[in-house]
Amino acid sequence: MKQKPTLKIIAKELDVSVSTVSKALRDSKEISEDTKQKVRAFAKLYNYKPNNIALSLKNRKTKTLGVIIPEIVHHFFTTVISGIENYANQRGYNVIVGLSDESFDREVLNLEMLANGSIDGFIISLAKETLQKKDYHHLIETIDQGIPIVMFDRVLDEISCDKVVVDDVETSGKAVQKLIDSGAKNIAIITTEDYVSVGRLRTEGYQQTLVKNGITPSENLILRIDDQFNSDDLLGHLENQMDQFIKTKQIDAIFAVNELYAITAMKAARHLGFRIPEDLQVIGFTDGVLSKHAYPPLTTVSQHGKEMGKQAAELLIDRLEKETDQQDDHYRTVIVKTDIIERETTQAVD
Amino acid sequence: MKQKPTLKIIAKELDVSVSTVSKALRDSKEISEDTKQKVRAFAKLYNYKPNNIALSLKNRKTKTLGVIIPEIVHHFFTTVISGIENYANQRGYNVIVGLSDESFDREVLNLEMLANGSIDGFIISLAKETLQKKDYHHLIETIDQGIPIVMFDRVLDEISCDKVVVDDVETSGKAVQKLIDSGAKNIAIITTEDYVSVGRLRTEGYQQTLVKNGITPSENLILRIDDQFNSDDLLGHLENQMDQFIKTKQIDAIFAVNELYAITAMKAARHLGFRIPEDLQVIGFTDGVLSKHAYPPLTTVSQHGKEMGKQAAELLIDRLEKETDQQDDHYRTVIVKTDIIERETTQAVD
DNA sequence: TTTCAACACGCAAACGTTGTAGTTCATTTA
DNA sequence: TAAATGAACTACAACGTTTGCGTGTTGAAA
Repeated sequence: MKQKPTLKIIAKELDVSVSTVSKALRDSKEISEDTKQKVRAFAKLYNYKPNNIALSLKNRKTKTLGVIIPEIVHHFFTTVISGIENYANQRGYNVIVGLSDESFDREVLNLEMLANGSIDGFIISLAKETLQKKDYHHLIETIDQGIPIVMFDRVLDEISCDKVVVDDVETSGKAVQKLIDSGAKNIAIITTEDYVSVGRLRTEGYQQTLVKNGITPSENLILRIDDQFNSDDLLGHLENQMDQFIKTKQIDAIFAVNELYAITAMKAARHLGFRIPEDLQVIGFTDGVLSKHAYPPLTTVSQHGKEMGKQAAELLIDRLEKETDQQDDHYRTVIVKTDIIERETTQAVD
Repeated sequence: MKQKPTLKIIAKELDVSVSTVSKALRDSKEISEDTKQKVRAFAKLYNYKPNNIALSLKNRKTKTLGVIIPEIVHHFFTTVISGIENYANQRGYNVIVGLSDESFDREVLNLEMLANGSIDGFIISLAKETLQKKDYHHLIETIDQGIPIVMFDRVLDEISCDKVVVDDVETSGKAVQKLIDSGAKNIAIITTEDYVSVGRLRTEGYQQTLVKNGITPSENLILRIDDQFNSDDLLGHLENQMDQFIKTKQIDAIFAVNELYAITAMKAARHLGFRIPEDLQVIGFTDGVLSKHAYPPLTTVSQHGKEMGKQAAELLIDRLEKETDQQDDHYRTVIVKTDIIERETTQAVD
C-alpha cells in the first residue's frame, strides 16, 4: 500500500521546496523549464493528484453541491438527480445527497451537517412534514450564512431564492383540457391535501379549466388523499379510498396528481368493471416507469425531471461562481415546460 | 448575511486564544469552568459549528462514503442507496454519489475525482462496460492507495475486497424450481450477455436446476439480450426480440433475469394471445415498482436492496474504523438472502 | 520568605495547498 | 567597479482545527 504523494514528499524527494513543486505543477513562469520537467515527470510517475480537502480549505469552496430530497426510491427525484449530476460534473462539481424521508427533523439535520463547510450550495425539494409545519428557519438560516439554496418542485413562495418548477396550474389545465376535448363530461381529480403546494396548484388548474369550459367544479369530484406519510399498507389504503370514490360518483375521466394515484385508480376502476379508456379516461401527472409499463399504458404529463435538475444545477453554480456576490437581490424562478404524453388511457380527440 | 463564526473569531471576541476556545468547547479540563461557560454561551449564541473541511484535513478522514453506481433512475440501485444512506447517517457519515452511466471512463473519472481526499472509502457496483473490458486498474489502484472498496451486486472475483451479493445461482434455482413445481415443462430464460456476471450466474442457476429435475437444458430456450447500453428505442427492440422468441418456441414459463425483461416479455406474450399465468407463467428477478403494479402483478424474487446497502455500508465503515489497518487480508463477502414474492403470474403449487 | 504544585491559559505545529514576499546569485548596465 | 536587474528559487502565512507542551500566576506548604 503506497500512500498518496503530497507536495511535501515530492519536494523532499527532489530536494527542492514545497512551493517550487507547487509552482512547477501549475506551470508558473517563476520556475525554470528544467525543474518543471523534473517535477512533472516525478509527479506523473507517482500519480500525484492535489488533495481536494486541502484545496477546499484554502479556497473556501468545496466544488460540491448538496442535494436534499424527500425520497430516493422515486422516479421523478432520481431523474432530477441525474440531471443535476450530469451538469454538475461537467462543471467540475460533485454531488452529496441527503435524504429527508419526508421528515422535518431529518431535513434540518441534513442541512446542518452539510452546511458546515461540506458543500457550497443546496438544491432541495422540501419534505411534506416541513410543508405542513411551515417551519422554515433552517432554510432561512442557511441562506443567511451565505449558502445559496435552489428549490425545485416543492417550493415556497415565502423564501426568496432561486427556484425551478413546472407551471402546475397551467399544466394540469392542459391535461384537463385534453380530457374535455376527448369528450369527458364528468372529470374527477385525485389529489393530495392542500399543504402540498404542488397538489394545491394542480387542483387549482383543474378547477380553472373546468370553469373556462363552462363546467362548474364540484367539491364532490375532488378526492383528497391523506396519505399519512408512511402508512404501512399505503397501497391497500389508497385502493380502498379510490374504490369508494369511483363507485359512488358518476365520472368518465380522472385526472390524478401523480403516477401512483393514477395507476391505483385504474386498478380500482378495472375491478369495478370500467373499461379504459372507453368508460373512463385517465391522465396522470409525472411520467415515470409505471406509466409507461402500466396496463393500459398511461397518458401522462411529463415533468422533464432531467431538465429540471440541469436547470437547478445551473442556477446554483452560476450563483456560486459569480464573484460579485452582492447582487443577491434578484432571484430567478425558471419554469420548465411540460408535455402531455399520450398513451392508451385517453381517447383520441377528433 | 452574517458569516460563519470560526474559533478565531470567537477567540478574538472573547479575548482569549484560539486553543482556549477549542479546548473549552471540547470540555478539556485544562480550562476553567468559568471560561468554558463563557465560550459555550458565545458559541451557542452565534451558532458555532466546527468546519468539516478543516476537521477532515486535520484528521485525514472525511466521514464521507463514495457510492458509484451505473444508473440512478433505477429501483434496485436507489433502494440500495437508501439502505446505505440510512446506515451511514446513523454512524455519522455522509454519502457522495457518482454515476457511471454504465461507462468505463466515467467510472474511472468518478473514482479518481473522489479518491483525492474527498471520501474515505467506496461502495460500488460496476458499469457494464467495465465488466466487458475487464479493465480493473482503477479499482486496484484505489485499493492500493489504501482506500477500501466494497462491491455490491455486480462484483468481481478477481479483486479482493469486501463484497455484498445475493446468491445468484441459488436464487434463480429457487425461482426455476417454483416454476417447475407449478407445473411448467418448458421453461425459458431471458438473460443478459455473459459478461454481466449476475446474468451469467443466474443462467447457471437456471440450468443447474433444470438438470436437477431431470430436464436437459437447451440453448434453444435461452434468450440472451444484447442491449447495447443505450439503444435509442431500447424498449421496442426488446419487445421485438421477445416477440420473435416467444413466437418460435414452445414454452409455458419464463424466468427473466430482471424486471424490465419480465414485463416486456409479458407484454409481448399478451399480444401473442397468451394468457398469464394459465398459458405462460413468468417470474422476474429483482422486485421493483414495475412488478408490483404490472398487469398482472408479477411474481418476483426480491433482492432486498435496502439490506444490501446497509450491509455494504457496515462493512465499509467497520473497516474504516478499525484502527489496526494491518489486517487487510481477510475480506468478507456477505450474501444477503432472497425471497420469492408470489403475485399473479405464477400458478399456485398444489 | 522561599519553593512548588496546581491551575488556566497561550504557543506552535500539523494536515496539504497556494500566493506574496523575500533571498540568492549571476549577469548586465552606467 | 559599483549598482541595478532579473532569473530561479525558498520562506512564510493563511485556510480552520486540534493537541502537546511551555509558561505565568496563584495559593499553600516548608
